Amino acid sequence: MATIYDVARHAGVSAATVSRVVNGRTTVDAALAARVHQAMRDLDYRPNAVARNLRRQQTSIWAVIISDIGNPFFTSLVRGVEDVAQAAGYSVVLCNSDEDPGKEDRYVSAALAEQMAGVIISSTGKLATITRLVESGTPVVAIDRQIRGATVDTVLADNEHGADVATSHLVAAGYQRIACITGPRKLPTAQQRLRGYTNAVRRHKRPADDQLIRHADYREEGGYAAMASLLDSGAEPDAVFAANNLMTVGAMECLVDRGISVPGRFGVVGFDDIPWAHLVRPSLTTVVQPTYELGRTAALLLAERIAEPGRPASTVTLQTELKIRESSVRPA
Amino acid sequence: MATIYDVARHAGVSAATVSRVVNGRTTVDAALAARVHQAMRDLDYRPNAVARNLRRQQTSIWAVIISDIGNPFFTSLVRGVEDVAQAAGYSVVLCNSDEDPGKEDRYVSAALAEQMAGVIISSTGKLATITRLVESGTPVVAIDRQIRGATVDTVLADNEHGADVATSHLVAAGYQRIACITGPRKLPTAQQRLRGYTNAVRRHKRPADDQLIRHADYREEGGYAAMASLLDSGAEPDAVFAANNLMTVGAMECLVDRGISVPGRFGVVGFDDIPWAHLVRPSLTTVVQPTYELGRTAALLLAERIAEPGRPASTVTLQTELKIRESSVRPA
DNA sequence: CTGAAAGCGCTAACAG
DNA sequence: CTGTTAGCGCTTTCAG
Repeated sequence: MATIYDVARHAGVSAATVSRVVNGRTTVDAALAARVHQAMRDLDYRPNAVARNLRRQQTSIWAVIISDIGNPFFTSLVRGVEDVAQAAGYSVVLCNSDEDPGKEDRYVSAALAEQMAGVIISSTGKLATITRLVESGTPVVAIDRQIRGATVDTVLADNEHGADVATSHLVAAGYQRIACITGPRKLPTAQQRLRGYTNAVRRHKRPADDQLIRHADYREEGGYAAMASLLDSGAEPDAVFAANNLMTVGAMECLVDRGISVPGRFGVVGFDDIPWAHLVRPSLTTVVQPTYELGRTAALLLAERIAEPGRPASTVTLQTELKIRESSVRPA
Repeated sequence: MATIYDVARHAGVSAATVSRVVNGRTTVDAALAARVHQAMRDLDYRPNAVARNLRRQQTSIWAVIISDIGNPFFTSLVRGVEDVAQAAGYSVVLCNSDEDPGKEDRYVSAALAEQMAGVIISSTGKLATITRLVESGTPVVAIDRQIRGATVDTVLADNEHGADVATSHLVAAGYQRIACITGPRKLPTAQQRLRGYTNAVRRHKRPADDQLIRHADYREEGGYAAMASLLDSGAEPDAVFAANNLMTVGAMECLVDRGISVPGRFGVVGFDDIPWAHLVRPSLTTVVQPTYELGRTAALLLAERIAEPGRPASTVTLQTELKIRESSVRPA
């Protein structure tokens, strides 16, 4: 690989001049610049980003650390991030923490060690990890999940309200004993969606019974197991609000396996959409999150923070929307 | 951030000794090592990976460049790659080329500029991009799609055979005029799956008519449009083999929209599974690829190539398996 | 406007 | 076994 000195020699200028041309810095004499460009072409010169990073003390890469690459919600965010990043001249790399605080911590270490220009993260909740990031001065944006105890820019969906709307919809549809399968106790989204459910159930004077609530792992298997446990518990639910997309699928599977007709005998509403929800029978009523916008907004915040590190942290909350399909509408 | 010199001073040794301790290189006197460890803890020392990379001329990060982050096939591969990478001491970052040769090229440039330790790529087919990577000496493994004109380690599924089996299954199920929706003309997987289809159709003396073949974009919309075009063409197909998962979904949607009963009036088999295929009605018969193993194998090959750069390139082909569900089984 | 020179933080010869 | 020294390739003052 040709270095900047090779180019300099070839063009008969100094390395500093080549550097200026490469970075479009101060005005360089047109004739010199032309010679440099020619030399770069002749030698197929590619700047060594590692050397540049070392010198500049930062890269032009953003790390997006998501907690489950198998969940379309997270991959869908990435699209929004990417579009903004590209436009702003950054590359995006994705890291999958798989809800594992250890893996998350390792990726944060890597982002730090590699001096990434910024990090967008849906945190598993381990504060120490985030603190390390923030204290190092790395621009950070939390996405989907706020981070208690850390002051960082944050982009969220309106979890509590969305869950409330979903639950109220089940009430309006005539279901009586509405259960809730929410996520892991420590995840803010799980808490907020549970709160929305609880609020709605209370307001509408439906049974607000701990027997009707389950915490699962935001995965398909967890949703399946939680549904099974609800059905076996004697709490006799006739509907369920599942707090994420994968668990909704799991719950549906359980219902299918047990031969329980949806929406006839049992109503189902999920949080966050799934791809080809329309091919599933019955098609699933879900609280749709603006995934692309969530990603876009996070990226915009990150870009702003990089430009202006001192600005106060802000939290943006985006609206969800209930998409009514078949699984929650009782036939007359 | 503390540097290696801060640690050295604090421990009363030279930077070289600290470096040795950090990297577990040559044996360092136990007492010194202990002092160094203490100093590192005291100062919360974190090695600067960028500086190390510059010096060593390489990182401990692998880039996985996939062509569609919205396709569960690709995200599923990543799991297999990650598990092997972690075990071998590498971090994995994901780059989404979105089937765009320009984006792919930019990510390859980034991988090169950042001196990534290796690259696993499902190429859009632009040879120049790969050549650049190979010529730079970066270890590369092609996954899912071989790269014509480049000699690199490659991991593939048995596309032709899988497609043949899928098509033969439709024949055995009693369908007569079997159509094929394959992928973009230039993608090897699309060509191979088309060939498998053609072979099967010929062998079983079913109409082998260009009218029954469509090339689409491996996306849902493409599958929908291709299906619509087949239905409107006058070729009168009564079954379709769709060459990837997303297009199968699209084709199904089209069939649903037209009120064509599957599998009664029309048989459907797809290539590559989709999540919650069992919830879709009718459930989809698909050629299942060993996605996790594909990723694992690619990672293993990459690790071997890094360890032994001179070894001849090898191609590993993994078997697919036809998973028969409802969409291809005519009721008696 | 251009070049010389210093140095980002780390590793790897090479002496001792 | 340990320290000294010389860069990795680039950017950026600082002179000229």
